[in-house]
Amino acid sequence: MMHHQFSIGDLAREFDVTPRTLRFYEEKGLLNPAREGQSRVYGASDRTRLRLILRGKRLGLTLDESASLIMMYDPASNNEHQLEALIEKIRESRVRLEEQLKDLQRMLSDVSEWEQRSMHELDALRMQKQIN
Amino acid sequence: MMHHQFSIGDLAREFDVTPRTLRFYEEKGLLNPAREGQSRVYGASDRTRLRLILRGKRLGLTLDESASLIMMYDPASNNEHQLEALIEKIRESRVRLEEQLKDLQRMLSDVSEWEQRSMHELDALRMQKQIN
DNA sequence: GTTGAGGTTGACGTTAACGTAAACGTTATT
DNA sequence: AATAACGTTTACGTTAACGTCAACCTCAAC
Repeated sequence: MMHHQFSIGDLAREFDVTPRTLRFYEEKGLLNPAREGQSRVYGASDRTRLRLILRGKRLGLTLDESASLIMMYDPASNNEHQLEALIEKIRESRVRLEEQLKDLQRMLSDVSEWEQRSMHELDALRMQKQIN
Repeated sequence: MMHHQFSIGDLAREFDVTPRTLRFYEEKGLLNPAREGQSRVYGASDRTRLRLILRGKRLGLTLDESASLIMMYDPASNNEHQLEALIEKIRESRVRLEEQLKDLQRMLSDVSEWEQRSMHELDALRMQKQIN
């Protein structure tokens, strides 16, 4: 049962952000750690949320976008209508992510192409040197 | 030979940005259209650059990051050493993009999992209704 | 008891990426 | 000649996502 509690500094070090960042995420409602006296105490779920947030950031999501993704991860939907709405939202996110996947693959193939071309140019340049 | 010239409004409409955005990109050195009198005249290469910039944005790159990617697309490297440096930079970009690809795939699989789970919950809820 | 390493709450500063508005010039249409 | 539709520069405003203080608490270590 140990190691499921983290101070703000612990989490900050682990994910390479500052404590300020974690407090800021809390202000925005993305995290809500418990309190032990004055101090914040983060649990496993906060840690998971944080990982999701930061992954979202690396993918170019805003914090608000990450927030709604997290709502999906954290169901709490009780009635049928809410659940249907949730599924619809999840689908929209999936569609967007798939679009982004295509963008990313295009960019990767472009970059690989540039790499190839540059390497060929380099070869040609070295050939020239051999000749002269 | 037609249609290789665009006004600022043309490009703005095509890519769904404002003229202000294009002027701003020019300030930052990401575009440099020709001039016809006072007015900017964009060519095919500007258009390609813009597409790269916006794709970069969707992937969460900053404009400066897009700028260096664009330098790679637009070689102009003459000597051997510069070319080697360019190739190295391209490789770094590729590595970063591959990291991002993994992030994206993880997130997509998470989201799909949430979708499945929610749909199962919905099924269960409807079963309940049948029984009652 | 004071020093240091952690934590806390304000509150103001900063950067990127534009938005917005003012004041103005061209060209074509009415 | 006046209005609209497009362009220009200059300059200040805005938002997100923190950074950076200041002023304070607290608890173990020296």
